Amino acid sequence: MVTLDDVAREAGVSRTTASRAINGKLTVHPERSAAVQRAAEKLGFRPNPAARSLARGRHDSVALIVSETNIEGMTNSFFAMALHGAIREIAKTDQQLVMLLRANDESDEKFLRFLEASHVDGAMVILEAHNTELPRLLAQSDLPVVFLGRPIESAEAPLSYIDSDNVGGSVLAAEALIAAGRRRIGVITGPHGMGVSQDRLRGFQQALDAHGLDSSLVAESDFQTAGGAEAMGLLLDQHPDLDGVFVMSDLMAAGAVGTLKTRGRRVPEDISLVSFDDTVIATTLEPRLTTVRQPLEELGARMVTALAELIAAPTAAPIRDTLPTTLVRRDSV
Amino acid sequence: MVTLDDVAREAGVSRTTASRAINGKLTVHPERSAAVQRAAEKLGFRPNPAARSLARGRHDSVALIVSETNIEGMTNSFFAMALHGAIREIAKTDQQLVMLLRANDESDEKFLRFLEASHVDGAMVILEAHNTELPRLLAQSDLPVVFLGRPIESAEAPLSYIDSDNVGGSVLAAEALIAAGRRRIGVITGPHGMGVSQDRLRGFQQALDAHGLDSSLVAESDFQTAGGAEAMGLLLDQHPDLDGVFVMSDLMAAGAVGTLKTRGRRVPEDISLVSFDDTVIATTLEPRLTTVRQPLEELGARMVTALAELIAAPTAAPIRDTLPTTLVRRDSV
DNA sequence: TGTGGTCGAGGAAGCGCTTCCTTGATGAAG
DNA sequence: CTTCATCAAGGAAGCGCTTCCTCGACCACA
Repeated sequence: MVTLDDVAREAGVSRTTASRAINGKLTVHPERSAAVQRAAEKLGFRPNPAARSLARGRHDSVALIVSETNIEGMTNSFFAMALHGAIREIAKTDQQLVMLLRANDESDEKFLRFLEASHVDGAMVILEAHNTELPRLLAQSDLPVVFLGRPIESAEAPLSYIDSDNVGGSVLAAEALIAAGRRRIGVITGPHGMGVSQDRLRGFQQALDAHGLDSSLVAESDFQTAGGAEAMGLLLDQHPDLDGVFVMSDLMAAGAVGTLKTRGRRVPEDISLVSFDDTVIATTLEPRLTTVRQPLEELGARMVTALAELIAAPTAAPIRDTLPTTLVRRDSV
Repeated sequence: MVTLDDVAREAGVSRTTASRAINGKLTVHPERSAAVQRAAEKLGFRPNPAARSLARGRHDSVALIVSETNIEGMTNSFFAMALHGAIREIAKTDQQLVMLLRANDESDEKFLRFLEASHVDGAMVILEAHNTELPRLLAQSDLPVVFLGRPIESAEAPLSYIDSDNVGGSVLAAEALIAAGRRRIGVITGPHGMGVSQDRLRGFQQALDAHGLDSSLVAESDFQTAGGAEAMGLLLDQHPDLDGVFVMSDLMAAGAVGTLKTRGRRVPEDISLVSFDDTVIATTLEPRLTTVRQPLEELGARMVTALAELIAAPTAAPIRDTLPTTLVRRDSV
């Protein structure tokens, strides 16, 4: 850990002056100020917020108070449910949960610095797309980190993650379709760059291959509604004889069902559909969706405990848990 | 602020011993330990986490990293969207966002102590139901607090809040119904104890009264889907001639539409419906809902800036902002 | 040339807590 | 009756930073 004293020494000034320079006080000579900035940059100085808060009597942090009901009500998105589980679990400990937002246009390096500056003991990462350098960077820093969902880089780096059984869940989905007598089964995936997409595709193709069916009817999408609608159209264009489809998220399924309706295909009479997630959408849509449920709250909670373990024993082997998925049968198969 | 030294003095021991007692170390005599506990309780001692973190070299806080996309994706719940706005705004400052969960079964006093122990500079409160003592308690403490939505107690206490124009939005809703030629218009409200319910009911009745229509067809519910379905049933039983309904949330509207369908009433042919929120549900439902949109992200962002103002000038008058709502016309009227 | 004012910089105290190290008291062992 | 552990408690240092206060250097003015 590099402290203000280190910076002061490097810059050849007193700690007082260094502090002033860092905080942009005007009573410091421009030249020296610049020297301090340079030293700080070179050394990678991050003011310790605890020390700062102690000295200033301020904390620079505001609380966001949410009720449990609130979080419970967020049963509609992947992220929200994992958040719910994590927050509940955190509340049992005496830890604070600090939320960091990674802006879409922020570079990985910048964000990493930001994270390190926030002086937390560890981090849980819930990122929609893991196709950034972030996992690799985080693996290099020695901050304990747990990912929700297997990062692509996990094979090369000692990363810890908690994931649901995407492969197994997709096998369930495919088999439900097959059991319903479907033989021309397509799949709408998430981005190929994401671990979940890869895992789910693997399970799906594995099941189809085992039954000697064509597993090459795949359309890549983005997990969103509009993307699902579009991908469904593509799939239909290329394979008019389609009689079943596995869609990797409820959100995309909502779009896909819309496309099917406008194309005059009835679900499930003409085409059976199985999706993934089991969010509220699955029950408000017509027909109600048969979908693979992930234990999202449990995943969130497990992230917290795993992170605690990692913080307690930083040198231990990475933690990699896979929690079981289940098929929820409704009306779309 | 009461410090460890105060506690030690009160208990008649050294600061060292007090620290040990507080932290449950075993090298302290049970009797003295009890004395310290008593003193701490009496004085309302809360260890300063910054000092603790500085001394221990730990922070007892873990980060939850979420991507902007993540938060953006949570467009489906009231809470989530406000959260999105708040987080984005916070990210612009150098403040940290600490999330505190208020468990459903936790007493207000206990939570207040918890909040004070977390040593934040201020708090934003997003609570579904304000029918607790919490607002009043928070008003007594001198922590700057901003509520999302007008708390009931706001008339008696100098509370700050950011709210959307519930009255105005409800007037819009009622007038849309009236303009569609509806004359027997009911309303499904949230809990009467909540400020939003009261405001929306007021706007609704105001509009109906202005047109000389009966504004007494009201059913109280809970903002949830199941509750909405049930309330719709009640309303239909009591007023079979109903030809329009204002439902105070999309979630309840989903339930209400279900009930209408099973009772053989077509929307909007037989009954027109306007709801409130404009979440994804409004577009995935059949028919797509005409609904009142609140500027939720803006509300969340405004909470942050308002809180900052409050922290800067704690003695200033409470901040009470009302942001405009708009009617989004779709297919249910 | 002397006086006063301004500016930049540093010394040192202190924020509230933990913990190492030391000390005094007590009991067990020789 | 010593000598040694053992235990409980306190003194004091120190975590990393901010900031009050002091001080020297420099310039302008009379």
